[in-house]
Amino acid sequence: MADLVYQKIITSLKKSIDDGEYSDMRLPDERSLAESYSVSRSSIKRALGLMADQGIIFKKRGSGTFVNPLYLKQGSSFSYSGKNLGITDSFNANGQKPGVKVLKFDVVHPDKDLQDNLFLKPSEFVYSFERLRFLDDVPFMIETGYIPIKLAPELSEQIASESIFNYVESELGKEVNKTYLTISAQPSDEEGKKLLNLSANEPVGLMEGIFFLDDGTPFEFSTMKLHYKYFKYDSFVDLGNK
Amino acid sequence: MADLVYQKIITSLKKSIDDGEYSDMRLPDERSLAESYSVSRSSIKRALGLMADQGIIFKKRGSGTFVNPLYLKQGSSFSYSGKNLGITDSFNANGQKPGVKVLKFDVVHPDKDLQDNLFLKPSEFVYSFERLRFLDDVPFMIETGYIPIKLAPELSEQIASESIFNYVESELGKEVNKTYLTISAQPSDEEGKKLLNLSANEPVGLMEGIFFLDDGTPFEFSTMKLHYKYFKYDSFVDLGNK
DNA sequence: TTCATAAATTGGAGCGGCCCAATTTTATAC
DNA sequence: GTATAAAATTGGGCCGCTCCAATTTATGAA
Repeated sequence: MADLVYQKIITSLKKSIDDGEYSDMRLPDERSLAESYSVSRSSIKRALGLMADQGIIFKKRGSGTFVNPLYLKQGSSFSYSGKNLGITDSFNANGQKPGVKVLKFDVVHPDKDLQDNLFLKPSEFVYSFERLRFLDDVPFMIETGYIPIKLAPELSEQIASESIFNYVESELGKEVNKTYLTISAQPSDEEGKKLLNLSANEPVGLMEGIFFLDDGTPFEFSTMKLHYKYFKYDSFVDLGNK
Repeated sequence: MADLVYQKIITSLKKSIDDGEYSDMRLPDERSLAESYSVSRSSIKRALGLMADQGIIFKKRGSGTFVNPLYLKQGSSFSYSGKNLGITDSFNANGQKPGVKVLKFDVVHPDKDLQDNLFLKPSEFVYSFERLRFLDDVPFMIETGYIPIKLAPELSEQIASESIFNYVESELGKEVNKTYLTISAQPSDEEGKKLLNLSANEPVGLMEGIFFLDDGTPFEFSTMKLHYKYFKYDSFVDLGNK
């Protein structure tokens, strides 16, 4: 992917771990690694630091660096920590065919909440749309999105039926790659029962998120209601002080 | 809390942001900051990097560093990104009084799943316990936990009625500060209806987690069923390549 | 052998420098 | 004026070094 030193080291170390080279669960010390890779200790530290953030390894001062045993036991869903987003690409991996149906596509004024979240004046307009998403033709998610028209003037129902983020990236040269997510759950409402084929006692998972452009501009406010069986979010959390 | 340079810089910068010193949403460049704080640019980079990870600021190469506008708008729950854990302390902040009732406390053999997750042999024993947690005397969470006896030989129902992690830290000198969480939702089962006063259509939020000691040893496998109204998880996600 | 102490190991923090890439600003030419 | 090119700005990556703190290992006295 990249020719960055620390990236290559991460890739290499992962491979070594997968290959079972560190059967005692212990990695060489940073100074040795620096020498054997012929890079500075700083780069090793960066690589190991990122891997620790991802939960692949544990570092302990004075003691050493260790492989997270669960990283080996595959099936423990280690591949997508913090990544189950409502984005087309995120769902491809499973080999299922994604589909989108646009239920609504309008232009409206933002209400107070939306003004706050997207930093808009009451007079500004936003696109308001609702999409139903499928996996292998089974509906699993209702998505309600709001995007300021000034940020994507040419947005259309046609684009919404494909991938908005891809459009933004390829046509507008902007990138959406950060999001602030709030995750919760609710009993299914009428819409959920109807569109997601839920019965009364079956809930929906809620992912409310604000998506940002790379310069920090809030780009979209999105509420995703997921069929509870498709609702799963993984994350590795460091409770450390830092 | 700490006398670390980058920590103090973070604290200081946060204060400056809160005080509205950067009304144009733009922070000084790294080199200037380094000079005005009389520290190296490396330390500034570290501080800004961490703040970016937390979603407080956005960095853009060639352009500058900007405040996340949502960080200002308080109420947008920015204080606890990635932290709504089932730990005593996490719930204190809201000013509500936490309570615990131990429903079960046994020693059993781990089943296959548990053996995998905690890396145990079938012959080894684990503590098995179930706790009901309260906030202001209202039950909101059912917690089912498993801890290998070899990791906490002296564990008791008494300890479980208080804080297990505090005990581990103060008495065993170990620290539990990392966890791998899987978040999902389910219709409420009989237990949930009874203990959490849920009606048939009201769901529970599920947080399944493996808690680790600082050296990477899996310490506890825990399943937390939360009353859906108390179920909320916030996180700031960077979809970047990295 | 046991146990306290000293030494070596190992990751953490910080410095200050170098060059580069993306972006913005300024200068220049038409 | 406007478009183009050059220069300055700004964050990214990497190096290599110093010192420190936590831990482990080796040492040596009782």
